[in-house]
Amino acid sequence: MMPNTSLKKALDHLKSQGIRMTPQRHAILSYLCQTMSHPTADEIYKTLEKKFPNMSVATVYNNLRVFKESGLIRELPFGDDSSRFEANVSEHYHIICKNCGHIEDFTYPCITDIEEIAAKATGFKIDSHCVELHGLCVECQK
Amino acid sequence: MMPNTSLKKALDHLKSQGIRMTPQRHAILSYLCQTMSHPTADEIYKTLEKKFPNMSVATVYNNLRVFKESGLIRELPFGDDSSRFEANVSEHYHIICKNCGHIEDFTYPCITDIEEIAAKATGFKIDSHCVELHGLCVECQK
DNA sequence: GTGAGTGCAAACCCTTTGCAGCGCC
DNA sequence: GGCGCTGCAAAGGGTTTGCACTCAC
Repeated sequence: MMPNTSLKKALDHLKSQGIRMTPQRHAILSYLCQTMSHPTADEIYKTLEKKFPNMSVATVYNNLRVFKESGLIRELPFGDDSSRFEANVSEHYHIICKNCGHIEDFTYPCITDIEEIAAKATGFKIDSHCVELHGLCVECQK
Repeated sequence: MMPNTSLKKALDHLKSQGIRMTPQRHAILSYLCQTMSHPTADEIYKTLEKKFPNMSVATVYNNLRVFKESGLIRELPFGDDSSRFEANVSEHYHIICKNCGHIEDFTYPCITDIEEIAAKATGFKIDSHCVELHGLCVECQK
């Protein structure tokens, strides 16, 4: 979830990069900024279809790529069948329910030291890391 | 990479579960146990095609699923186009080169406390976690 | 002998691409 | 008005499935 100011910031960011604003683009970005979930491209498409009956999936995919390349959104690297996206690009981790697929954000004191240690051990030049936790969500434990 | 004893152990494990051993199955498992890489299903298929000219990709996929359900191998959850597999099921993390895709294993003092903290924060019942580091491998830094 | 495993091909799903027409700047 | 974006449909790549035949037990 992001405050509404984030949408404005995102719009300005795109404008400054010379990327045109279209109704579809605005809708996708707006949806991503206000949702707490981590939708797939298809979920975004199905949600916005009501407002834009003629919108195509290709448009959703194209714009998700544009936003990702602009650094406005992040593609989640889970081994799911389809990719998921989120507008929250701040440092945080994810917990995934292995039963229902529900994903929650989770902040944790950043373990940046793992990057340094890994860099020394392997010679890699590391620029990011991510942590994924798997288990059962509250609902699915019942 | 796993010692050859692991292959024997894996074979015994399958036998004890009543899973039949076939030449194809043996080849796939053997290949996964001795390789240090993290091959995709297609890479396994292409490698074994020489020995089994009639083998089908479906057989590779079917058996990877069988092995995975038996807990003998692990499917890597990277956001790649295609899944990768490894026979090393012991606790370890992965470093991925964002340029060439090269993957290396990396052991780190287990951060199990993250599981406890996350469990408390979210109510999830957590049973595993994984860490992924992204950067440039030694070769690609040149 | 029997049922699990194989091979083949078709089907499926997700994602990308080519292209003509539309519309944002 | 120009060029970037859209929508449509077709293509592409990875993975799964249905089915008849084979072979491990």
